[in-house]
Amino acid sequence: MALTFYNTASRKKEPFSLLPGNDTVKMYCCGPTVYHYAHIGNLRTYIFEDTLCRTLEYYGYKLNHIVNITDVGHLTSDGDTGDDKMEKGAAREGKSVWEIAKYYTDAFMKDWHALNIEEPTRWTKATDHIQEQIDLVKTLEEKGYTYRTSDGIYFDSLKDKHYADFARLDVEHLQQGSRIDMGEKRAPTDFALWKFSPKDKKRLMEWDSPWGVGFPGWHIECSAMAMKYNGPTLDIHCGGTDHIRVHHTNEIAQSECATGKPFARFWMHGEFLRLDGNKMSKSSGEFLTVSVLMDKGYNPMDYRLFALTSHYRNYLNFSFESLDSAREALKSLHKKTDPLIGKATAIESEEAKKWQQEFKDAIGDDLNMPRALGILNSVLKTELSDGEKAALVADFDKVLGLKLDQPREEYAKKQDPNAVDDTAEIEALIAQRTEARKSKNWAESDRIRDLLKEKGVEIKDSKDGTTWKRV
RNA sequence: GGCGACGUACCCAAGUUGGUAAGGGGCGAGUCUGCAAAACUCUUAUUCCCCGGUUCGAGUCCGGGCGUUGCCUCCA
Repeated sequence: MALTFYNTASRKKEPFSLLPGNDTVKMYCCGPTVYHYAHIGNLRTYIFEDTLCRTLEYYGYKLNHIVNITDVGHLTSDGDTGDDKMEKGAAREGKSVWEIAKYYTDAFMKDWHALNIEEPTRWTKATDHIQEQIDLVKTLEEKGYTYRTSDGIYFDSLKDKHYADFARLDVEHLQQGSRIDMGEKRAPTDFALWKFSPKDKKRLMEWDSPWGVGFPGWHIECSAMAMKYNGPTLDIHCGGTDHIRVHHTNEIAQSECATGKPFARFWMHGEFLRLDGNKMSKSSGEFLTVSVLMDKGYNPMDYRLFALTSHYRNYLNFSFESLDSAREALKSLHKKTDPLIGKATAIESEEAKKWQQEFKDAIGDDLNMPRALGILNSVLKTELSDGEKAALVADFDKVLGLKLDQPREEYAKKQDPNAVDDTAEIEALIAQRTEARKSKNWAESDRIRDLLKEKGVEIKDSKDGTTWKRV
């Protein structure tokens, strides 16, 4: 079966292939604005993009995968009003915007790696590409797609005949919308390309430009960076579903008007994670982060598996009950895969090849990870040799990224620097209990077992004696 | 007001061009055990929100309801 992706542009699944003469998939994924921690909903989208990258690699493609870091302040609302998110973050924490950007970028990278998301080919920071953004605005200005107001340079969306196509906007009805602050804009769909710094105060982040001191509009960075590293036409552009309406529509408009070429062939969008049936959002205050989950005793791979249990285009409701379910599932997966580590042989039998093909079909069918997980479970139940099973697990995990190549204990160990080594004490207690059991003193035996349980030690009696582990 | 998504067992969730309901968790049962725990085995939807229609046949297609929810403001 051919590799197939759902393309937001056509609203259909389409077979994926590269344009003739190309050997690398040109990808761009919208990254975070580093003014706060990323929550697990944000991370769900990056896990989706990671499965996309891994699937493309599984199918033999090379990638030029760009992820941006938005470290320049965007306004909290369109038009003249609203605060700058970066400056707001800085004020909140009494730091400079640059410190804020650095701090939250580091935090983001930490989560990214904890979730075993593959490193992109290149991270690009918006503030490292101010000139490219200015150049792009200049091109648009030369081609007559811009106009000036008292607070900035705007894109004239009515000049772009195709503006409404991508998101299938009904521009006339859009104008009835109540939440649009027009300011001096000519049309509700117009957007800022360059904003001027306020005359009465100095911004922490501002740059010189042909139009005056200011800062770039909030869509231009993606177009500028995507095209700098991938050329005018991308193969795949991704992001969260919320970007379809405004951000990606505007990216397409400014990019295509500047180059006259299609901006991206495939557009893929991840659906939101919900919390109690509602959107998880930074602005509403409370939100869950990877560190919060880890503090509660979960492993990042528990969350990754949880994210993989549903399709990226469906919303997924987060609950601790579901996360527990994923944690249990991962545990029992490891029970089966840990003994297979290091035993991989070649995949030779017809049956093993058939399973491998089924897996490939599942991930190639618009990244159907739930189905792929089902196939992994089925393989582990088959009568295949350990060697072939081990090979298939390793092969599948290249895409699933669940670290099935490492035994669970190895990464599940709690890193507690204050932990006291009480192994000797525990073993002494177990020896006592063994004596009690020999003399059939069950009351004493059970008492010691309860005592150990309080210490977080679980014991297991078998024919060959008693074994224990920390839980 | 405009444009969308979703509704499958106790929970999560897949279901390819319509052909007779994957998988995971949980529950329950059994084996084992002094009892536990762990492990292993088995079990868990005559049915897919409701009502019509097309069809030999529909969770899958069409029409109409109901419910939940997202975007249209920075947002993954």
